Amino acid sequence: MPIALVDCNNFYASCERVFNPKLEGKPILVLSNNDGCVIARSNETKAMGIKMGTPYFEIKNFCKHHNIHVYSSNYTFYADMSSRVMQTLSTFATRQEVYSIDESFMDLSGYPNLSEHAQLIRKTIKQHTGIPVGIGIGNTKVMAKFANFLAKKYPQLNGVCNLIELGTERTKKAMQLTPVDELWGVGRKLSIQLKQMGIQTIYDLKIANAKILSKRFTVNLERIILELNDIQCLNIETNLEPNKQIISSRSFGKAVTTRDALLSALIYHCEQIGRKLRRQNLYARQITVFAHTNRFKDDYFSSAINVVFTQATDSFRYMTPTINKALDEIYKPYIHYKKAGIIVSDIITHEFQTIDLFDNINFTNDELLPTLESIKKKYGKNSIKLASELLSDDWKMQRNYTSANFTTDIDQILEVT
DNA sequence: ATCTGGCTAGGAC
DNA sequence: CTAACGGTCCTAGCCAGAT
Repeated sequence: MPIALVDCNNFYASCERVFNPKLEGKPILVLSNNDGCVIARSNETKAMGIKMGTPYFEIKNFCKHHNIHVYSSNYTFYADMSSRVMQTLSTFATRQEVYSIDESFMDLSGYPNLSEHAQLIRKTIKQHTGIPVGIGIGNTKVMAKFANFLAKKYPQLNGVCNLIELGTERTKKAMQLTPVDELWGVGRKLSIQLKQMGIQTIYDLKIANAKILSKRFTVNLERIILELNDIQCLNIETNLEPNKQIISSRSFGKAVTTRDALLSALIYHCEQIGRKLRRQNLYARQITVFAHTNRFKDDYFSSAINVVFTQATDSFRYMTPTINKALDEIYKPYIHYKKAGIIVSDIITHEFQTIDLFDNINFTNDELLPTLESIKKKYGKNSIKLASELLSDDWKMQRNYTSANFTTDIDQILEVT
């Protein structure tokens, strides 16, 4: 089965460029939340040697000096651009797996000329959304990923690498030239160990003994080896399973010491979690509340409390008292907290909800929630909040270089123009 | 002998 | 002036305890 992997080039940086043509040909850089580190770079920025994940403070001066255009991340905007790309993409294959915000696997069974088809996809996505994409084609997901890597690496391929058409000899050559760590599923730790065993390139891994490596490492590695040999182990997953865990957490703009600051941050995260649960019609039975100090310092300190609810819920009304109590246990004055958050797990879908025999409150049907949603819809996201969220805003993140929500907020576009 | 839950490491983007 | 380093999600594998 021919599989394509379509990947947006430098996605966040490209998004910024679409609505700001002055950035054409200029170096762009997008920062993580809190303006912490580099998470996207345009080609020009990559060429200047700036690495993915670099803490921004280390290169701030360099950026100023070299006129790099720096942006805080704007997920509202990127998510909307992503859905436009995925929407257009969906018309080009029988089946599509949206793998991440900027990638899709596509089942290209039945299309006669794959390379031509891929070029048409690139052209259409660019036309509809302004986003450039690269496409890799292979007989398995791992091979499609590898092909996509080659499509990016060799500009003469014009954005499309079709390994099915390339032939065994040239594919072998490409594998011999590519280090294992470039492979999907082989990260830092694993590649070090593989190299110690003499497996340096993707080709070395392809011809390695899958069974032995499976014993020594994991089945996942065995699957990768099989897929490199065109034996399909990983399917295209079209119907997405509900989340098993939902996290909302954030580093603070600066260290925080008061209970109020922690509480208001946690209440904010509680609301986020509630929204995410409701959007997917899910209910959670467990909640973990955590807070910790700066993890890059020697006196790193972290605490967490896990609570099991008697009934699964999606309502902040049942979660907030628990959070408050958990915070009583966690909180210590004079500690410099740098991050806090909430994790919910043990998640069930609507049809599996059970009502506690001895509890007469129905946790899964809080009628206040839809009312609040409609107020927010009518009067704006910030029109109504829990008071405890407003106890303090010391914890708000740094976000100094944000672009406008070009595609979702008309007022912001008017400001720009 | 087998199943279960809890926990950690490692990986992806 | 100095210090400054993301957020979410998943699975495999291991261990301990229960069946």
